Amino acid sequence: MPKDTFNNLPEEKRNHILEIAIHEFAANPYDVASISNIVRKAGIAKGSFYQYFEDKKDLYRTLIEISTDKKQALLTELPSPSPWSDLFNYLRWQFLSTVIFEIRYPDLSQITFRAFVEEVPFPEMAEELRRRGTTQFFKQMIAQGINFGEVAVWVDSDVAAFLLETVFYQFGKYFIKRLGLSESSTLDIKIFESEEAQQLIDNLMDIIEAGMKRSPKQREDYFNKG
Amino acid sequence: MPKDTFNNLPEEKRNHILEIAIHEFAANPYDVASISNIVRKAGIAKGSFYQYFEDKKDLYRTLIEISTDKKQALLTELPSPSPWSDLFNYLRWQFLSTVIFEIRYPDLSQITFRAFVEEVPFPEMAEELRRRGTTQFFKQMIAQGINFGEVAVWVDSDVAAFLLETVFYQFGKYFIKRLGLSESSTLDIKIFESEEAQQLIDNLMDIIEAGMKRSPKQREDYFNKG
Amino acid sequence: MPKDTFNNLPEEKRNHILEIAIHEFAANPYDVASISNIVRKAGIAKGSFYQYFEDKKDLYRTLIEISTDKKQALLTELPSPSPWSDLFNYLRWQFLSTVIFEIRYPDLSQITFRAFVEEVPFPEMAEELRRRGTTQFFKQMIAQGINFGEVAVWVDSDVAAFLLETVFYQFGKYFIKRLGLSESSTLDIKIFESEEAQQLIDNLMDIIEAGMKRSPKQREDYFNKG
Amino acid sequence: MPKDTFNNLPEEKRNHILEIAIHEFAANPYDVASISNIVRKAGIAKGSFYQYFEDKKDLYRTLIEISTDKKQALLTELPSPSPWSDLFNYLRWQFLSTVIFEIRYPDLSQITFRAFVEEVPFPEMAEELRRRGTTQFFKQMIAQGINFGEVAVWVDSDVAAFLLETVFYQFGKYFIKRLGLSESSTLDIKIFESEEAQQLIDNLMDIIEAGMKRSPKQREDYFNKG
DNA sequence: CATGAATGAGGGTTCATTCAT
DNA sequence: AATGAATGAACCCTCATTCAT
Repeated sequence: MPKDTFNNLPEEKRNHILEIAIHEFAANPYDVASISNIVRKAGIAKGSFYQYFEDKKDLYRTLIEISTDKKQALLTELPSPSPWSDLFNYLRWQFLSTVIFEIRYPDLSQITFRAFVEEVPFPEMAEELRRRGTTQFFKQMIAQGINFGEVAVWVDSDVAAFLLETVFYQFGKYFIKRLGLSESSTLDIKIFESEEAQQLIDNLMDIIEAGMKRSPKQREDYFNKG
Repeated sequence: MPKDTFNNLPEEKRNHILEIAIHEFAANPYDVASISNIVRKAGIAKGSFYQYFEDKKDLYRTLIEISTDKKQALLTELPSPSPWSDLFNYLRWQFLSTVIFEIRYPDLSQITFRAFVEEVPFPEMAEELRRRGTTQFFKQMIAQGINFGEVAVWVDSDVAAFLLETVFYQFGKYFIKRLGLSESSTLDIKIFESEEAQQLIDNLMDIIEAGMKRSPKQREDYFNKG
Repeated sequence: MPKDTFNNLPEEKRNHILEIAIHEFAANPYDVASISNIVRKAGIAKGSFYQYFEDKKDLYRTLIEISTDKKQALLTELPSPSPWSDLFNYLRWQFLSTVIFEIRYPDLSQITFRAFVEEVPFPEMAEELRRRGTTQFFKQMIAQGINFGEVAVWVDSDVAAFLLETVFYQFGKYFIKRLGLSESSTLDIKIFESEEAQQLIDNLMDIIEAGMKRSPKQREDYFNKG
Repeated sequence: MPKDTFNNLPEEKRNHILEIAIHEFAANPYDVASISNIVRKAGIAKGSFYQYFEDKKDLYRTLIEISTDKKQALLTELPSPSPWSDLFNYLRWQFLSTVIFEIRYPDLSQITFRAFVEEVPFPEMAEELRRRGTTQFFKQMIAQGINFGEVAVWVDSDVAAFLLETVFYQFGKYFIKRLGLSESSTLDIKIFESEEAQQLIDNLMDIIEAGMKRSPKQREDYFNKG
């Protein structure tokens, strides 16, 4: 919730400030990210900053929101399969968009990642993040997948959601490192046309799918294990 | 490599200082962790700290080493299945020990986790960590599993290792939260006698095993997918 | 190159801070001069200092520049004989101005002196000082003096320049002590109206002049020495 | 005045400590020279140091004394012309020994130099140094030289002594730099056999001699100047 | 609405010195 | 006589935030 002063700014200036702030908070943990750095690089007065934002925390909250919004926008932009028709297809799609998000907005992605793994110094925000985050959504999908017979009945939906979320948050960075992409890569989505990229994503998704899918063999294994 | 001064300290005092330091570095990223805080809580003079350690980095290195050592000690303490006889059994055991480590030493676990996901300000140490870390080990095991027919041939060993490592590092925290264990839990290993705990671990491992295991059905799926 | 913040300060405050800083750096070698002392005496916050200057080195550089500038201003203020008409007259004048500088700005003089004899912790600045310093200038003048027949041909211009510079840098302090002048002497240039002061300067300059001047006797001595 | 404890030390150990201390105080101004450094390099306990010396000041005083003593020893070691037979010959000799001292004991020389130009934080010691130093001695010699007709009558003996002392203290460093000698030069006195070295010293001394010597020409100049 | 000077607490680190062993 | 742990003040520097203009 930046102040009105900030929202009334010319869009260009507003974005300039935000970009620099995003870069700073991506590069450093919350406490280390420096307002002084941001205003210096943005070329605005220290005092101005505090007329735009309540305080450091306010800025941070704004960045998290931006990240969430951009992610949402990306999701609606990409052609989406119905989550209800084919669960694993849908997960594959979710997965793909996470990677695209990472490539398109590496800094925002990093900020969200930090919020996920570090304890941001505001417990209430971490909680909020998790609520609005993917965890609950994943859990519901898995649960429904079980009901619809797509997912093996023995799968604990909470455990599966944890696994999905955890891997999702880290895969972007792994993907980039594995493919040797520079961070400032402007190839964007074209990357996914390469065979190697496709195989990478498919491979991970295949493992996950095989791990959860309901199949006679798995059912048999499960009930015989004892 | 703390100075001799530190090693010559009475064990009680040494441990007292280390515990407080461990807690500080578990609670904060490296740059935020405060030597001033540590000496204040430990009740020692600022100057004394620098008789014990070269500098902040030296202390940090020491904590990482302690963590590595304790983890190693735990591994040798637990009855270990051969990694070569049954891969998934072995992974299950590795997994279990990670969780036990998390419960027994939550702060050390958190420090290692930070070293894994945050950019530690010392590239050379991150490298060392990764070398001594589990990534390479996992990859080799998966590769061998493929050769021995335990793991599906289509699995990319690097992707699988990424998945394993990522989940391993996060599962401890999830486990504790899921079971509602306070951090200072002294129950220790007895926790695992509870049915709920066992099911939690088994469930995750079952997913992973099902996801990678070689099976006629999976092979068929794979080659038909195209 | 202090920051704008400093240059925008009211002149009085700016000068107040500079005076205190000058006194501190005159009284102590660079490493011993204390920013904490300066801000305490100047009555400003520690943080304010770093709004004015980049760091300790920046302040020091500023002081050196002030000294150079004031020296230059003094030189242009005093009626100057041509260096090319009568070398020794010119040296006498240079000499006189050094002493006046020492009396008018004893602290600045001391700072320059320190930069000259102590190892300033910044090699690049020492180099710069020496380039802009008097050494090269003296050497050239002596060399020309030899060509023009004013200076004895056997004089090594480098040695002579060394002698001149060395004595120049130290004479101010000697002068003050010899005449028993308090440092805060406000008499300024009137001092030089006293017979004693005049004689002091003349005496030293006479020795130097006699030592270097070309004369039949000296030439004879020189060539007979063998 | 080190404590007895120090004097009872095996000579080798004593010298080892002193050498390291001398190096430290040569490399740094008094306040910057670090006891911690010294004991670390000397391999002795911090506490031991304070059983050898009263405090930092005590050590420093000792070093100054050592320097004075070594200088004295060198003077008696070198074949000395009588100061009373030929003043300028004698000065030349004094001068030569200063340079030799600088080359043989560059660190001690540097310490004395620091005591001479920096304000050592103990005014009483600086005073003592000056009393035991060469100033008074030079002045007396010049005065006698005037009486004996060697030195021009118009020369102010105090001014001349100042000039001599100032140049003496700085010439060593200039000499070394001019001849491009490394500081660790082991050539020692052989250096002076080189023509260049001889010429350097002679040139400076010739200037000084010509500047002060009584001669008909100079007298004439002097009395005609008015 | 923008500015940027002012603040003081806190950061990591080094120091000379003391004192119990 | 030797040791080396303990001390706390001091060092330079950065920080988020306030407020008068």
